Amino acid sequence: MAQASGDGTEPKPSRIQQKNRRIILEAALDVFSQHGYRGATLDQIAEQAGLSKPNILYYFVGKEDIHVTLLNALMDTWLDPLREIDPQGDPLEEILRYVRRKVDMSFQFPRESRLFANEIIQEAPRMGPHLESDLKPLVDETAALIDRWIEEGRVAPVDPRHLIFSIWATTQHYADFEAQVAVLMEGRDIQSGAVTFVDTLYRRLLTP
Amino acid sequence: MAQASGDGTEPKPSRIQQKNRRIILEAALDVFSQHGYRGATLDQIAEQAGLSKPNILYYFVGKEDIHVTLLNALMDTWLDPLREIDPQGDPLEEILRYVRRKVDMSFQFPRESRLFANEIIQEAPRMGPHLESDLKPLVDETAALIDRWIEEGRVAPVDPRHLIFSIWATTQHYADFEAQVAVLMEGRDIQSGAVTFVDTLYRRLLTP
DNA sequence: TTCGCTTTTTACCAATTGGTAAAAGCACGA
DNA sequence: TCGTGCTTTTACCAATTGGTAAAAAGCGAA
Repeated sequence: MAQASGDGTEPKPSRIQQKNRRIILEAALDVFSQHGYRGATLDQIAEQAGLSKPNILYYFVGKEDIHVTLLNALMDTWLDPLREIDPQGDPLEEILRYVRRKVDMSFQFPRESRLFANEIIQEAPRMGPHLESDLKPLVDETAALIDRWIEEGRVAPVDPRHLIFSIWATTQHYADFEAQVAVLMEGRDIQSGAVTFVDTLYRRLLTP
Repeated sequence: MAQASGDGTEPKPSRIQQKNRRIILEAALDVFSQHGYRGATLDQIAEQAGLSKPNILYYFVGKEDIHVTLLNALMDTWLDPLREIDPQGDPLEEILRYVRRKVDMSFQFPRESRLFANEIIQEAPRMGPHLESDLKPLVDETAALIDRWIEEGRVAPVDPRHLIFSIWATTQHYADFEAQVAVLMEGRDIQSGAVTFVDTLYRRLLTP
């Protein structure tokens, strides 16, 4: 691996390093999202990446390192839509825009959704700190904003935290439970129906 | 194991067999629901059950046998609330009662919910047939019923299948993502808020 | 008490798993 | 061209995994 510099600054990774780390993370996302942490093996990741197992351990310290790297990198992307709710905007439009972005992400990044789902179902052993430090403040803030909107009579009264849970649940369901949804929707166009449905759902819930 | 009788009828299992199979399934539910199929080990199940590993394999053919037995036994329980929707009843009340039962089940049987969630996230490799043969007909039937109610103007128009998905998603979220919900709701009473929220959600959505 | 069956334990295996040591290959500036 | 450091491969491990064989221990009816 690139030589340690001893002063805390990582030396710029070479082009090969950048490329191979990307390839490995991409393969690992496939495997972890499908089997969960314990169900995934380095051999599977190696095969998916087209590299040898020791070669993978040349770029990452170990299995856990790969998983944590993925989780960290995805956390931000995953929370971005929540950050972009504009306190100055029209409440109903802002929330519906958030819902819309979340449902779009479910169809565009199902593996990422499943990676988180696997981790959280299994009690989030490698993500607990993240939830506390990144997610919780953001949710608290958003809940407070929604409460203000409710007080101002611009949104129908609901518990804002349960509202957020339900938005996550309904939208990510299409990614996490895709196998089930596919069976039950055989043939039908899933995505456009989903977009329409969640829009209706939250419009009717929140219109004052 | 109990002797084979050769005529297809299983000889009545002894009291010890009944008890130990129950103990093993209970332990396996704990372990499988927390780690998923591949992440669970027979050693963990054995320890949780307070039996030796070979002893467990005396009662079940193998790891997969335990898992399948659990899945089969739970499928019915899980689908019961859907079966109990009364086509003769008041549409809104029937659906809200279903929602209520589902959210109650999430808090009462979180392990069962997670067992299914794990299985389906991982592409339902051991449950595909069940989805087709048990779940799909039931969902088709219920969707048709809701469509009739909509045509009669007794329920506001929505896609019935997406409605069902959203009910599953919002209610099971409290079991499957408990680790996350707990962090974000620290201190607050989760269950009563959840019951109130989902009732409001579907009442506003479906009131004509 | 003894016999015959059920149940449990002990002692193993072969395959898989995450991980390592060290040699070999490679690229590229001096 | 040669050396030096980055990258990859080969050849291994020790631990864990699902599973088995067979002996030992229980136990209930005669």
